[in-house]
Amino acid sequence: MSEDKKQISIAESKVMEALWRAYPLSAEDVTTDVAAEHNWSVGTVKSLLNRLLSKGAISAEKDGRRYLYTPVLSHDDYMTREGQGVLDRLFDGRVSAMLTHFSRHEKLSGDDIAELKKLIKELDNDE
Amino acid sequence: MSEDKKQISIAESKVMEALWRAYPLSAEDVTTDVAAEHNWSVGTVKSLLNRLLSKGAISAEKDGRRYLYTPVLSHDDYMTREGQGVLDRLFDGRVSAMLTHFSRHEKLSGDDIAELKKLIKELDNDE
DNA sequence: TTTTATTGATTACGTCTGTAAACATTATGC
DNA sequence: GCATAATGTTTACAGACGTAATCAATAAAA
Repeated sequence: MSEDKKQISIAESKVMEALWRAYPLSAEDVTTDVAAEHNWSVGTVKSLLNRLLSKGAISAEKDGRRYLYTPVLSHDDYMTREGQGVLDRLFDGRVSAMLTHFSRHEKLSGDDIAELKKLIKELDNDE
Repeated sequence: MSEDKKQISIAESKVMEALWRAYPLSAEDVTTDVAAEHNWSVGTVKSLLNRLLSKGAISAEKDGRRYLYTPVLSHDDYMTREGQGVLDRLFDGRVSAMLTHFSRHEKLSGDDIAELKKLIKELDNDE
């Protein structure tokens, strides 16, 4: 991914997800993969792939007469970027502020809390 | 806010922030408020206000010949919606998954962790 | 009363996005 | 060899978005 870090749109991210699941993939493979959630034509998928290529988020390698596409932007980097984006925008960049917000609005389930406790314990053990 | 819950764009959310800080405000007040971060013309702000009106995110009350604008969409609701949106999209809807991701990528500061511990303790006390 | 300033309403325009068709090229099947 | 299918490339279009100018109406100033 180049330094300019162009934004990936929602539809484009769905194509990225297909590639993150298993790569490299052809345009047809991607179309089939996302069909579970999006009834897109191959034309649509090709458009999205070409936009992602322009943005440097994926690379393409010729395979016979078709291309096989590979993610350049990693799933982890994308999650970090998007997650940090909303934290910066809405929660002073702090995940704890987001957690506080959700806990005050009863958005945390018992499972969530149990997992959080476990995670905090792990973080403690790491120190 | 009506049931359809139209999306608020980034620029529109900046206008919302001005209104959340202190309402009701006129178009000129908003322009002045956001000037710290955005050197927008009054025209731009009016456009954004009218879009927000169309989306039902704000309401307007006549004050002489101008309007004073008031948020309908609350800051808390917006934060919940946006936060949950990215959680749903990227983290299976779980804040703990997001936290796990950030902790694995060394994105949690010592302060973050201390706050999280405090929060978990508070959650424990709530039960 | 006329002119100017203020304010809302409307229009404008380039870029991005979602979706996909149209076109061009090449490989495959008959 | 010709027709068809596969695949890439390009074009298309409506709506959203960022930004702001233009137009219309009204109040205030001269």
